[in-house]
Amino acid sequence: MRIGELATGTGVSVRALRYYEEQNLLTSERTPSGQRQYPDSAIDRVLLIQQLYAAGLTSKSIADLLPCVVNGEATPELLTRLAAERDHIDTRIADLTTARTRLNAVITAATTNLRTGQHCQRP
Amino acid sequence: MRIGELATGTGVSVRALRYYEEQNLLTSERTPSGQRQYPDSAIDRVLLIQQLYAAGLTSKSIADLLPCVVNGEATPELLTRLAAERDHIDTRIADLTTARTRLNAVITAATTNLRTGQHCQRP
DNA sequence: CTAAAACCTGACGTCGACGTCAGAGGCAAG
DNA sequence: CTTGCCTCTGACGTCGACGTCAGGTTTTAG
Repeated sequence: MRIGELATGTGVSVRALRYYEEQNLLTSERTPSGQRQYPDSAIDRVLLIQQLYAAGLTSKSIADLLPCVVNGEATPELLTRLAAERDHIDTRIADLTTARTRLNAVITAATTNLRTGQHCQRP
Repeated sequence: MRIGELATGTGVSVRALRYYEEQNLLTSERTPSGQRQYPDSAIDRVLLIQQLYAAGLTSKSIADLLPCVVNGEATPELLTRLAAERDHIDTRIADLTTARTRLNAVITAATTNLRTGQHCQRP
């Protein structure tokens, strides 16, 4: 498939796909005229990349870790990094959960205020 | 307290505190010579701001929502935004959880490979 | 009184993941 | 053949939350 099809198939922009290649996250064959050709598996690959980005990893981290994620290969150092990234994700989840709890408390309180007609609690 | 004390008391840089003021997230009294003066409550305020940043909110969103969070005041529109931010946080948590699960699977698989001495699963 | 430390206001620099524009070539349809 | 869309390679622009530097004032310690 060509780059446009991969883009629409994954919901990722053409620019982003070229950027991924530039960052060594994604490879492509080239037609004699120089156009990129991707196998069907590229779709899953791009979706995986998106997931890792969503997890807060940088391009460099993803580039380092992708061979391991894809092949199951790993050195002890890579395993350490993977575990570190996982722990980082854990702390981010914890932060988000804290913020969510706080926000939700505010929402329920404010909703109650609205319902009872009191827009402010100052006595 | 002065800005340096607030900075060390919250773990936030002086520059960041001035930035918060610029973004209308934080106010300060001024001494006759122009130096900022903060009440003790500013510490909690800054920590709250940090939490909301950690939740992925922008300065503008925080500026809009802080009066509500602090005072319990809210208009229906603000409530809608608050709920939207909360839902956004939920999806981010879900994304992170998915990535974490995936990463963890990779870690356990790779650890097993290391233990059994097989660095690659290709037959 | 003086030197160090803290504070002030601009204003430019940074970093990452792209967006966007320019200019040029490629490809299927009529 | 040409029209119109797709693709290519640079290369500069963006945005947000600050970092950092310059040049000057203020507060504090000795």
